[in-house]
Amino acid sequence: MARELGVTKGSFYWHFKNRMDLVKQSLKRWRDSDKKLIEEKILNIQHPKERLLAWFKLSAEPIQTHLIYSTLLADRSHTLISKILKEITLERLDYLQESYEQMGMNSSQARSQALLAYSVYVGFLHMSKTLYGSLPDSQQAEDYAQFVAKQLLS
Amino acid sequence: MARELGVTKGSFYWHFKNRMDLVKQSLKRWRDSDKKLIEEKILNIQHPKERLLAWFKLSAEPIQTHLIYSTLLADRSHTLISKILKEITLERLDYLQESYEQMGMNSSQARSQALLAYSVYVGFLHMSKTLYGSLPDSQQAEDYAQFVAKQLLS
DNA sequence: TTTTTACCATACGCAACAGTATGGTGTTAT
DNA sequence: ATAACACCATACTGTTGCGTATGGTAAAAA
Repeated sequence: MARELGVTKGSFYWHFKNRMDLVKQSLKRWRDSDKKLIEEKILNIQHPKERLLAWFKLSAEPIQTHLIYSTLLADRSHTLISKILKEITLERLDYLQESYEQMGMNSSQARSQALLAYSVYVGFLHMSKTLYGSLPDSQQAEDYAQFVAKQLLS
Repeated sequence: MARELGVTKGSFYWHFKNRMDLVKQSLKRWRDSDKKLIEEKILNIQHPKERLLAWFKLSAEPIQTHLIYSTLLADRSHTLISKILKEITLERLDYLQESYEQMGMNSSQARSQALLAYSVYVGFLHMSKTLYGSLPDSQQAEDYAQFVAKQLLS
């Protein structure tokens, strides 16, 4: 790792107790700056609807904190896996889009709708793992699906 | 790895050429069975709206293919990281929920709405990485945010 | 000016791991 | 019966990675 970063081990171990120490410090650094960003840009917006809108916008901005977060979420550094994931994702986006088009949407709107729908899917999968035990169980899953469908099928 | 699986290396290397060979075979196996599932349960539904509804439902079912997929997506096996991710996620769900409540929703509906919104966020981050280059760039990000907002702010 | 401090480089030890070599055992084919 | 085959176990090798020990250099402090 030191080699990859272009430093020597002597230098590295002077600055950090060990590998885990680096991880911890980095995580803390990221958490703090992210928290600050949210507080400044989101939480002090009074009107809730506008606050949510700001949050949506911030979510889509390509800023560092999101990159770090997604790197943490998906640490699949492996070439083969990421290649396959890309294929599959595109494949599925396609048939989702097609479905939306068949419902009467135009091509680009259907694409966005598909992207949204698939994001919900991926995000939900993720949170199922992240929040293991704190999410709706299989009985409530049906309800959640209904809820999502109502939102995304207009 | 062999030790963890309760087999010996001799046995392992008789069945698989090497480590990568196991990965490839496993991925292929999963891909094929997943494709078959989609074809059987989704693609042969004629009415598009019902097809989408079925897809939403399937997405929320706790079946093996989703587990495997999400494991691939997020291979963050590390205890510390997963703990922090859980904290953060719950934290954010809380303030999202609060916002929705302030918009007049009742507690449980606001929770679902927050979950949905956050899923979109997580999913979108993920796909930004997965589909690197094939997603709306920063200029279109604004439009996408608008689109999402329209859907999720009813 | 000597000594302490901050920081970097090299060498070493050790454990884990991917992969190989080789030999064993039980079953099926000839 | 014996030869071939399918399958499993153990021992060994080469490499990589984390961490330590130790010595060096330049600047600041005494």
